[in-house]
Amino acid sequence: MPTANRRSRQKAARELAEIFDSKLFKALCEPVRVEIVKFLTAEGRCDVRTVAAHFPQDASVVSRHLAVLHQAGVLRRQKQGRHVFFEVNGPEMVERMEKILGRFRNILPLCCPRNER
Amino acid sequence: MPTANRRSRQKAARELAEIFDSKLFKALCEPVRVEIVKFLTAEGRCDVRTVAAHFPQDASVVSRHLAVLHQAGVLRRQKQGRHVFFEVNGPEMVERMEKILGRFRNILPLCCPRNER
DNA sequence: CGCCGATGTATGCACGGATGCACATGGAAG
DNA sequence: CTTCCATGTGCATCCGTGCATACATCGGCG
Repeated sequence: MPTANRRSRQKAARELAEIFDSKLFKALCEPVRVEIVKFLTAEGRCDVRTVAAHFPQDASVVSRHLAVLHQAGVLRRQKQGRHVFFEVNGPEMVERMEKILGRFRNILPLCCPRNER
Repeated sequence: MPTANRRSRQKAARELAEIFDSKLFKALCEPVRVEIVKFLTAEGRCDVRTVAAHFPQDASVVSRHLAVLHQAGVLRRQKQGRHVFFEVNGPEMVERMEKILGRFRNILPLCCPRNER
């Protein structure tokens, strides 16, 4: 019984390892970047300059943050002429969150079956 | 129609703001900490020394990482005598992920309704 | 066609914060 | 009291942010 439990747990750990990309969390660990995501959620597709206008940081700094968020798959990037538009990559985020959530649901009965809350 | 869209978007953004705690991501943005979570997932409840034995870092460093993860709600902490045990806080993680995922599901049709994937 | 202004990004630099190490401290068991 | 476990502390180091500036690219206009 405990060996079976251990087996399942290690399986869950392997599955978790595939998903637990620290790049996503690295992108979202900076408060400014989280604020940018919130802003893009509220305003929709936005120009870089439009985003930068709502933050105290320099435009170059905002551009770097947007690039980080894009590389992490949080944002989508579209170039139109000399303007670059960003928007929240909803489907990508939902898909990844669903995967992570599924893994945690698997380890839920293993790590603390007697949990109170 | 676009105003209604905008209204819903801003509502989603407000709801997202309640959940998008950067403290959680700050805890998970460090690769070492992610590895610790994976290890605890695979091994289950563990002593601090047991965890530290599987990582090149000093025990004091691992202890600090465990404390950060605990303060972020990722781990549960139990003191037994002179030993301190940690385990993954599955229910808490599932609950928070579900909330975040729900928010992103709400903004999904708003940010990119014409999305391909 | 060619210059100019605007937009976005790259680069050099300084500062702050976090990590990692070594050692010291606190506490509990024997 | 001694031993072992966990954590606190001081220090060196590294990474990332933010600022300022320079560069690249695209549009517009004479």
